Amino acid sequence: MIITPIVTYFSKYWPLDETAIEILNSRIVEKKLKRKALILKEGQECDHFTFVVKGCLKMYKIGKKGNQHNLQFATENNWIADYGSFYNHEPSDLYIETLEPSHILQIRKNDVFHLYDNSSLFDRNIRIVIENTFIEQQKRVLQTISSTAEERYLYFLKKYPNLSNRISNVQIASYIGVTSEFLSIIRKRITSI
Amino acid sequence: MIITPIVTYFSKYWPLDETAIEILNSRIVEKKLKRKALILKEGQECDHFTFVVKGCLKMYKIGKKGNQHNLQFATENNWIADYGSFYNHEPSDLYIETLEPSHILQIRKNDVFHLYDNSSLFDRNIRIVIENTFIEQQKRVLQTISSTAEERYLYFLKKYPNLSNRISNVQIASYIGVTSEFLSIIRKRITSI
DNA sequence: CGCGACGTTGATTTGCCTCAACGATTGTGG
DNA sequence: CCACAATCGTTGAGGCAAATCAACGTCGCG
Repeated sequence: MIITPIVTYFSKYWPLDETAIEILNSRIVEKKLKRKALILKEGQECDHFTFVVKGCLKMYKIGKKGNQHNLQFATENNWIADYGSFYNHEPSDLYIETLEPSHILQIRKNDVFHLYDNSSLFDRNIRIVIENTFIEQQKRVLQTISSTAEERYLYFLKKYPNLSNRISNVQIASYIGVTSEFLSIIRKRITSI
Repeated sequence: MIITPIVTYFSKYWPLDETAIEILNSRIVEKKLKRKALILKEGQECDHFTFVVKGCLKMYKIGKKGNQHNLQFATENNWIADYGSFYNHEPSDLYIETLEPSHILQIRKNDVFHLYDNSSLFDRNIRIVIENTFIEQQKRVLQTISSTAEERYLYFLKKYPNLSNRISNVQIASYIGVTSEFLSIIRKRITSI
């Protein structure tokens, strides 16, 4: 029995039993990707869950004027997917792309449903993953509608201190919802205090 | 066996069996509320799921300057709750309040968990409710970060045509994230074309 | 080594907010 | 059921946060 990082991850919530682990392992697809690799494109259906073992990915939308809007980052031990496209079997509006050379594990859509049917433990764990993502996103919505750009930046630094050292300010700006020029002004304002 | 509106609602997804219906019915709390009734306040833990039979509710946050930011509306056959507060057992940042005299059904937190444990059908249905709410919210985030106020307003009208006749423009403005004065300008701009 | 991404600065513009005021509607308490 | 109060929708003047466009030195990667 091989203990993959996903098994370890789930053991925090509802540890899988041996049968579930066997089924899971037989369905995992492992990938090593270089920088700037796309694993989801606008127009494609998101047909897999992705778990990050090592590296960093971003999920973003491209607006009308061609500008990128980052929705989510995923580093070690994070899940990333467009759940809307996944569950509704619709083409996605989003892109998922590596920001660093990355090592990922994927479970394809058919296999996810197969696992749901064959292991209620798996079912519960995935539900928790989605619930947590949802709760994170709700916090983000609340913050976006009730804070200034500067507050959002400071919150980002506090919440993801390790991330802010790894990714460029361009990526951070795109996540907190300002241009990189304006983030530069914010940063100056902060350090000059 | 009493067929409550919730049972009918679930029958769209994974119809409950008789046992599940009995358990569910025994745990439902029915309430009739007048206008402006609060069912959740900031600082309280959200300890129930609420299903709207008749009427209209809003969930909102109050910002630093005292202004309301609407996060979600719920009308007939919609669910509303602060899932973050509910699952993490944390005090909520949010308020839930009726916009009209309303008829609601509630399931208290302990009973939700009891139902999870006693009926996998219930478990699956609630998971779908949360997934759908999540997917809606993701669309909202995407739209907020990549559209102008006018586009957001037009999208709101298209998506919730019946709602926009029922609630005031003040509430709509608060939902799409502008002041009611500015919404007024947007509306003028649109009709003058 | 060279080229493209990065971070920064400045000038200008714009989308949206703030505050103030007004009549029209709606809701409610007596 | 009516009268008063509150909320609503709108308009205008003025202000600010953030975008846009342009330019430039620096750095890391291929």
